[in-house]
Amino acid sequence: MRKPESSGKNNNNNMNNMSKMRKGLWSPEEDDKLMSYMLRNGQGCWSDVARNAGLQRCGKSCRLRWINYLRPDLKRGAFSTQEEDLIIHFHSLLGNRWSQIAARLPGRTDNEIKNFWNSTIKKRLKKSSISTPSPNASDSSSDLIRGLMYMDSSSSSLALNHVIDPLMPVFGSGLTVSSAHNVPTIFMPPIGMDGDGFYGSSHGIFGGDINLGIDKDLFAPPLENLSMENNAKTENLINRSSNHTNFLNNTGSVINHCNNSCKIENIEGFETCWQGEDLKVGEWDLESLMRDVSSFPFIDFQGE
DNA sequence: AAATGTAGCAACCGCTGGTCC
DNA sequence: AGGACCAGCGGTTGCTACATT
Repeated sequence: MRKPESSGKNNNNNMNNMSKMRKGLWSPEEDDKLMSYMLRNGQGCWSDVARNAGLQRCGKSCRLRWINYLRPDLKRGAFSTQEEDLIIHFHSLLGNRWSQIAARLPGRTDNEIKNFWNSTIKKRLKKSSISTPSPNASDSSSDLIRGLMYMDSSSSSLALNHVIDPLMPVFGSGLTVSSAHNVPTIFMPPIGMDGDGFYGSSHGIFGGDINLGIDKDLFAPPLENLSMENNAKTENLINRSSNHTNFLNNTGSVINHCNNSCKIENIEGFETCWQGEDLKVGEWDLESLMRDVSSFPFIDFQGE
């Protein structure tokens, strides 16, 4: 941990103030002050919180401490396997959007998830991708690529490859989210894969020209640039998932559709969406898609 | 027992985007 | 329009604890 002493930058008034700010580990007394202030007054402007609570910390530091450590609704302790599964799943969908992942894991913070990912899951996935050669060359290259894409989604552009099918991993019939403990043999099903293989030329987001050589730059548009060209049409699908029961039913049919032909053209406009050039992920109603994830039947957030 | 390596994690840093004036 | 301020985010750092040699 960082030393509590300040770093002593003081070039101007602001910096003079800054130089008085404590840094490093929080003492129990500081925690008490912040905690009782927050419980008494609630969250306001963080720099006010710092000042009014009598803390020689910057607002930013207070905010971080509160969010990552003091918040009463935080769930402490090790991640359950279900949480691991969820993290892996959501990471495959969202990339390194830790805050969004955290928002879907009650009681967990983005920092916690990020640390967990970087220290544990990433290594595990890396190991698994190395230790599980596939029986034939093409399979192994796909698996390897999948693995690399998976674990390397620290660059969110790669993670994006999974974003192209936000529904599949959890809801797909016969498809399971790989348990972190089973990853050596189970990768997330190749999302967007067609019957013939990896990101088929006809409807994958990669189109027909993707070069799967792993030492080449894999192309994937940045998440922000993904868009739903036919958003309105797609909303038709997504909106039907306004409650998660409907969501499950409807996504189930989507997935079944996918499994049969890996074409989703029956959902009007959907196929176009995969290939749209102007896709903006913000227009994906991921919130709707993931809302109420805590009520997924297989998830026991209390369990540990 | 001491030295060294490594994993886990708290906290900081720098950046971005939103809001207000 | 643009500058100041703030919240929030993701990446990174560096310390502690534990494992290994």
